[in-house]
Amino acid sequence: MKQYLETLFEKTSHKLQYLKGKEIVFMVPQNSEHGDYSTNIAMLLTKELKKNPREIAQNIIVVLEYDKSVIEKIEIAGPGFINFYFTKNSLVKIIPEIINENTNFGKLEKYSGKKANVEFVSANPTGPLTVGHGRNAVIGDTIANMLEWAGYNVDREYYFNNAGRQMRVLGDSVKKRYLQSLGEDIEFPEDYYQGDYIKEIAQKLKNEHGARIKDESESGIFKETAEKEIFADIEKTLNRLNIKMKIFFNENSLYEQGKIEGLLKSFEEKNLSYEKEGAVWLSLSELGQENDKVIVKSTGEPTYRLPDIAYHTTKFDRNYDLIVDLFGSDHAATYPDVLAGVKALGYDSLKVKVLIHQFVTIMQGGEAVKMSTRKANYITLDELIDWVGGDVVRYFFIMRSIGSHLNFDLDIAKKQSDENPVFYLQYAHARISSILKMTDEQKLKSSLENLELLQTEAEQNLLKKLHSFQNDIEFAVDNFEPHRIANYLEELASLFHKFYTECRIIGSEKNLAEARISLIIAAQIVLRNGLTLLGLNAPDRM
RNA sequence: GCGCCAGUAGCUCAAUCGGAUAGAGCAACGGCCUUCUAAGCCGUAGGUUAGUGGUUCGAGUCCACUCUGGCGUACCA
Repeated sequence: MKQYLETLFEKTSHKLQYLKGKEIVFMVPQNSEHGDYSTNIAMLLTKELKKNPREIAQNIIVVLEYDKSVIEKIEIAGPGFINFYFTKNSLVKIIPEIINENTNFGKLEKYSGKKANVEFVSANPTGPLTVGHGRNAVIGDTIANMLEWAGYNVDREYYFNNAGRQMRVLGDSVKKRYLQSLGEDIEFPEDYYQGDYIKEIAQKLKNEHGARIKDESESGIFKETAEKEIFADIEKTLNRLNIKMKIFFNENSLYEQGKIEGLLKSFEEKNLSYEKEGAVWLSLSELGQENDKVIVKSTGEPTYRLPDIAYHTTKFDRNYDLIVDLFGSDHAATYPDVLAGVKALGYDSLKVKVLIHQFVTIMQGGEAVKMSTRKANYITLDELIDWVGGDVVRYFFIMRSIGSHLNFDLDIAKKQSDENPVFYLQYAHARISSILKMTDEQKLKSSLENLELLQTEAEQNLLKKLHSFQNDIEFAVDNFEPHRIANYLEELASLFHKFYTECRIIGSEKNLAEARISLIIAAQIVLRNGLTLLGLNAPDRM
């Protein structure tokens, strides 16, 4: 429908000079009495043309040469909206289109041939993933799905650091637990990793090696084993949510390949760095940032900025057309420095899309649970999946816009998982499967012969929603807003459920019944495609 | 102090880069199952969009200030 309007206006633009090259926005009005689509173009032109908007609207609609079998009527309303009403018979043409394209229906080609990198999760392997990482993981994977849907070839990437102080403490935490398990009476520092998983790793080492390794360095077998075990668990957890990373990028490789030194040299050559008080500073104030920042400490150790910039240069060197970074609001302050850095090196920083999501607050017993990995005071993502299931977890994390704070009430999630909105969507899908099974037993088939019989309001509303699938997805993709797909699916499911209560299939006249079967097949395809995009199952029975 | 993000119904949140009468779910109340899944449908009630000004045909949306909350503001990541 929208496409029809766009080409209609394009064909008309030569008649009205002022329409040339204008981007005309068509939207679905909130109130259905205002038509199926509406545009505000006349009001936007008032300044340029110095005429009143209703007059401009009138001038536009008289030159539109539209097909009367497609558009029922065009009206001017309110301050100057142009409202379009489609004929009932034109709406049904979406059904054969959906059935033909099936799992490809709604896909976009606008980015085909392009490569994208989506970096997400990127938690260092110091402990199990928490619910906070869960939101990042689910949003990142869903955005990757959406980009693929729009034509991109997407690499999912996980960046981590296994050097650093954090990891030394991790290794030493394991070693101390190991020594304790051998019966040694040693103190376990308060600021060490307190979680039980540390004890488990220590126990495993004891079972394999007995007391043989008690003189090994904490950064040797202890750290290595911990990293390996923890990473295996992280991958397992992600797999439970259907998330599979393509690339695990180790920060250490940047040192090994000389990228860090090379970068330091580049900054020096470009006169963008200088030494002061024994440290190396990056002249960010000359790059549009507020203050210069240290990139190499006086101890000789780089700060995170340097490897972060080096890391991003590798993304550019790997020729991605789009680079997506996703992290929580606690990291929001770091990316402007990184972007300024890569820009100064001559890279096109506009290719980088930084997405910041707000935190998850876990509510339990009416109180926010404070979480800290080190203190082992947290709820793991695995526990959450155990309690409510992977689909609910995924849906919960994408149903809200990423900019809003997410309150996850554990008591409700556990107790009322039946009432979670994700079941509402899946139920609609399962219901259709069930109907199709019944109609099959009744020897009723789907038919495209008499689609014009689909005239009731419930049927027409469902058809209109099916029409807007592709546009809504495109909007969600271009704005990196996964929650819009969830909203769309809730509305689609609602319209289907309404159709279900008002329109019978079995028992209706044969031609009508068979047209309705085509309609619900189309609705099911769209539901399934949307659920797939969100990484959710589309069950045939519940 | 400064910066970023937010503040919408009792609760959790939507609202198509400024559009027409601000919408859902949960919770509350009242209806609908001898016919395709009641994990559903229909109805009632619930709002000065934190506040005050401003910009214009038109503001929840943009600007300024105030209040409240989250996150930052390191030679931690």
